[in-house]
Amino acid sequence: MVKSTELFYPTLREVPNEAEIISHQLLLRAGFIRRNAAGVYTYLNLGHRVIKKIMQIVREEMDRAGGQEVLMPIIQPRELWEKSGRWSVYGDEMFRLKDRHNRDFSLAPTHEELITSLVNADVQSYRDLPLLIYQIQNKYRDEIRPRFGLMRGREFIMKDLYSFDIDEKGLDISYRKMYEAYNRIYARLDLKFRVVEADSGAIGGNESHEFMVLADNGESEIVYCENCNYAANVEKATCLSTEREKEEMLELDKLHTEGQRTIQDIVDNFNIPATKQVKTLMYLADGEIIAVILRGDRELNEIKLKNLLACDDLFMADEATVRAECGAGFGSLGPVGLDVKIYADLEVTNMSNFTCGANEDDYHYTNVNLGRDFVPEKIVDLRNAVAGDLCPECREPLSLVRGIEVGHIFKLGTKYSQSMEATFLDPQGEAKPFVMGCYGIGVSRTMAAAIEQNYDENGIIWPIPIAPYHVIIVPINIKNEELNAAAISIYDELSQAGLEVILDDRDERAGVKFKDADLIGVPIRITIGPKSWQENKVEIKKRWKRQAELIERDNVLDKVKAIIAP
RNA sequence: CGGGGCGUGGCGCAGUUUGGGAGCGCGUCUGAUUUGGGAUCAGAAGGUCGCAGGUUCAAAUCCUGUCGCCCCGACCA
Repeated sequence: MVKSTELFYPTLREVPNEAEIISHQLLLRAGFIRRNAAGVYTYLNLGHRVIKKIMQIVREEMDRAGGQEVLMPIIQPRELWEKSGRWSVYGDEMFRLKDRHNRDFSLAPTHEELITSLVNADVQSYRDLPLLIYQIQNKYRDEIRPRFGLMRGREFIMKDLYSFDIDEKGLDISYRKMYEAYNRIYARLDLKFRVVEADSGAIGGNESHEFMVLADNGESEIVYCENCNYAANVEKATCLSTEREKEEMLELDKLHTEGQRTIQDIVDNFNIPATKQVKTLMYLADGEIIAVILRGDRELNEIKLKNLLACDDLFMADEATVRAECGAGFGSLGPVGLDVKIYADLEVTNMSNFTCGANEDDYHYTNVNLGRDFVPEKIVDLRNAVAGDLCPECREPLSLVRGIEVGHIFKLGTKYSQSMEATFLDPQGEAKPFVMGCYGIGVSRTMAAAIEQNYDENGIIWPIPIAPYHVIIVPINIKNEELNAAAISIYDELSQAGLEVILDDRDERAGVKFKDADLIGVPIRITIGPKSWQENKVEIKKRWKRQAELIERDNVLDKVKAIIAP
């Protein structure tokens, strides 16, 4: 297929200082990508080959699920975005430009607007539905902070499919099709992944799943149940706390706690475990100050809080504001006698005789009890799930893993069709808004995620379905005519059999070739060395194994085929 | 945007505190000897020290401005 001396893949021995995470470092070192600006990259040949393979699998599965591929423009006129109201909503995250007539355009961060107007213009009847339309294309988002190489670029490749149905029932079917197609895609990519329930966030809608490639240094945390199939982003996971027996209520008491500011201080100096304490956080929700209380060792989930309050702005209150409102600083806040709305995490109802701040500097209350000593405005699930929480489906303990979000599917409902007045005529001749879904896959991110999941100290270990090449042939000494001829004959044989092969014909020492082969992560390496060749044997090594094995020259093709397509 | 760090040959860095020779390792080129896990020796090329102003006899080094990059936070494929 290709000879090393003819292939442009500039490998680096050292880690470029721009790269922090593994996938970014290895993509740069192995010569797959080069940076052009923050979050904007060139894919060199090897990188592009991987991208194309991922795209192909995605494309096949989208087609199989009934999707039709199209290609929409990147440059879109302002009017389109005014219609949905997102010209202003999208804010600085949208790249904007003007043409020579001073007309406004955007570089599309997503394509709901365009697809909706397209379908609206040409679909008038329920008879034309459902429709599943997709594209694989660049997206542009002027991220506040692009980072981690391909993980969060400002220009990135995405597959986006949009479904149009006549009603919720139809949407359920389309959604299910995509859900299954996505499962097939990640299975075919040979990546370990998990599907999780997700918060549908700003895009809106009411049901949403994320597809997470599992990786130890992934950005997202996922809780899942070994017993049933429940899995969810910690942001979304419903927390069931272990039931505890209520103790008999003791008399409320005040404790002098000079200089004690944190939960840990109270643990260390008063021997009260964090699980017997309640912490109080003050927030400004659209300007109104509110209090949130949680068990001492828990983390507040701001998304749950924001969803509960249905507010636009939510910030932690600064200490001056808190002091003015409550008469005490951060270290001494508590719900007792507090004159603002209190939102209590569900778990607090399980607690008795706990300790919390007394809203007076240097004092805490002990033996506090909810109901007797204070009454919250609401008691709801507000904290982040943790390992060991009970599964909301089957009540077994949950486990925690990290993952990278590579796919996200949403039920949009009529959010965009209503704002953009996109309708069809139903059988009764009545105009109805399309019921929509949208389904994204980060193609370039998937490439990075595959590396985060599959690498070792020597470099990338590509899963076979997306490896840039299947085999690399390494003749130990290129000046040895016999070895060279053997290498070329194997190279020709494998190439003609349709395998993707690199022949490392560089005049380099064996060590250099091995290092590069490992770095770029080709799944199979065939080494032709002088000793074994005398016995008409070559060495075959799988990238993910330590040991190589010697095989007969004549068995090479069969052996390689067996590994590539078992 | 807030906080932190960094810009010196292709890559990784030292030099900046205390102003005065632009250096080191890797890579690249030439030749020789090597050839199963990033060889050795000899020689060579390559940098207006991010950019612009200023201070000074003299600036990589001090001052001002500006651009770019990376990390932590809000965002998300």
